[in-house]
Amino acid sequence: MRGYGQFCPVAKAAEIFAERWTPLILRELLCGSRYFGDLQRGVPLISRALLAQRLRELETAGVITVTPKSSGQGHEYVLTDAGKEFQSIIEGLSAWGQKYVKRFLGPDDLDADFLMFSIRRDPHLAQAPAGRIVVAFQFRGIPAGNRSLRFYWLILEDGELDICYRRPGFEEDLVVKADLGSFTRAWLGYLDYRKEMRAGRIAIDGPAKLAQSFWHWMGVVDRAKGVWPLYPDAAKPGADTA
Amino acid sequence: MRGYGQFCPVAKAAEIFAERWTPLILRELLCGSRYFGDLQRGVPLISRALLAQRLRELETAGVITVTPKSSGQGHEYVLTDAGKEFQSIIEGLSAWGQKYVKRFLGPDDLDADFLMFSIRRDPHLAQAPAGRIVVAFQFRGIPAGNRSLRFYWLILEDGELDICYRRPGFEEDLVVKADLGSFTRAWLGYLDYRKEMRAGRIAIDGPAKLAQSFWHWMGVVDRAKGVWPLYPDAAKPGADTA
DNA sequence: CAGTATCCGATGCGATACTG
DNA sequence: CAGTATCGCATCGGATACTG
Repeated sequence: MRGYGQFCPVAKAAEIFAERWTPLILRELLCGSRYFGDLQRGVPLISRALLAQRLRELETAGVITVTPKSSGQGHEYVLTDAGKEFQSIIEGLSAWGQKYVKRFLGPDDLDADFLMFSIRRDPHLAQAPAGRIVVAFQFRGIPAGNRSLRFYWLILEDGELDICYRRPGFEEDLVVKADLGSFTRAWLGYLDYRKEMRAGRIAIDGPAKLAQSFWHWMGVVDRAKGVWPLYPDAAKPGADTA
Repeated sequence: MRGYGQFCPVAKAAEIFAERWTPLILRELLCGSRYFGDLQRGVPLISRALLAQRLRELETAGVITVTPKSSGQGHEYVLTDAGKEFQSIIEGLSAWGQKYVKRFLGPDDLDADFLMFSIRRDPHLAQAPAGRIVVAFQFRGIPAGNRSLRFYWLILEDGELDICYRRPGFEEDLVVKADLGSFTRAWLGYLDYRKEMRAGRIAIDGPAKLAQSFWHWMGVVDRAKGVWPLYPDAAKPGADTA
């Protein structure tokens, strides 16, 4: 039996919303992802086949529209009005999660790639100082890691944003070396970043002033206060990240 | 893999909330159900084993507390503060469903027992005229029905409420004869009850004045306007319905 | 890249029976 | 009544390979 066999609106909405992976797909769409590849980058552990199936189901349910991409092949997946109205529910889940799931964060939930993906689309980054800033990240403590260390470079330049997986041509302004679990939790606002730094689990090298402000334009200070603005629907699609 | 492997609060909350049946169980708990039997009456299609499993999971997740019932065996399942904070999310799903799922209501979603169960706990009934009112319901068009007709008696008496499955001792004040699908949709506010009555799919016998007010204290007039107050947490547990 | 088709293994979950 | 234990199958969903 697929559905719940109840006419109750909660049941009928749950048949659509509470399927496995669907809340995450909706989160991605609400963040502005519109293409298959973007969606999969935001929900990396879903299989392509299942993502395609869920997207079809969401189309059938009237939650998204699917139109062929003008540029060559592929489709564009866009929330309908009905789909957009899931935003408050996703926000509600986010708020609930932020408040109550700290203690359930396990090693399996850590993912350096996804962390950088999340950092990249955090609207707080817009508050970073003007000009070009290059932040190098070096994570250790990768669980089940093929490699024990992970490197990323975050490049901000006047509103432009990029994540690189190898050293870019530019000079590094900040170098963050951290345990992945500590940094993830600190970034989420679950741990006090000052305490983590004192304990040596997070270190930031670079100009003191920039290192200070880092935690602000990373959004950490806000999130630690319980302020989680929902992702703006202004997220740019398809800016390449390689 | 059980979880989603993401630290994102939406993902972690969805791991708890968006499991199969869980939104319905939470709806029941938010409506005031506290005992195993009540929960199963509100979610009739779930198996006992699975209901027990979900309740254990919700306890582990810190959403409910489970305490032995003082009266003999069995437990009492009560929402924690964390659990109560799902209320706005359930309300959100309800609102979304009420707005968008009309067209997805199929024969499998019709259930006369559950309809009467839902009617019984509708807070609107408190607005019924004082004194004793006995409403007989006779449903036809039962899908996949073992019997093609279904009878119920709703007895209101000064705030007391009961559903009976056989003719009570009291005289009937109103007799409702209706197609189950029509009445369900009308009760939900999805169809215009006047139109259904004109078409002969719903008939009400009894004093004109009472028959008129019927649709108001059944909550239909409100729901048709889009007003769906969430169930009060005042629902009385365990009042017998046999 | 953007999917689809096929295979097949894990498990979710319903049915039934059992217990205090 | 309020669950628990066991069984068995359907299907969910991951892996791999294929297509335009």
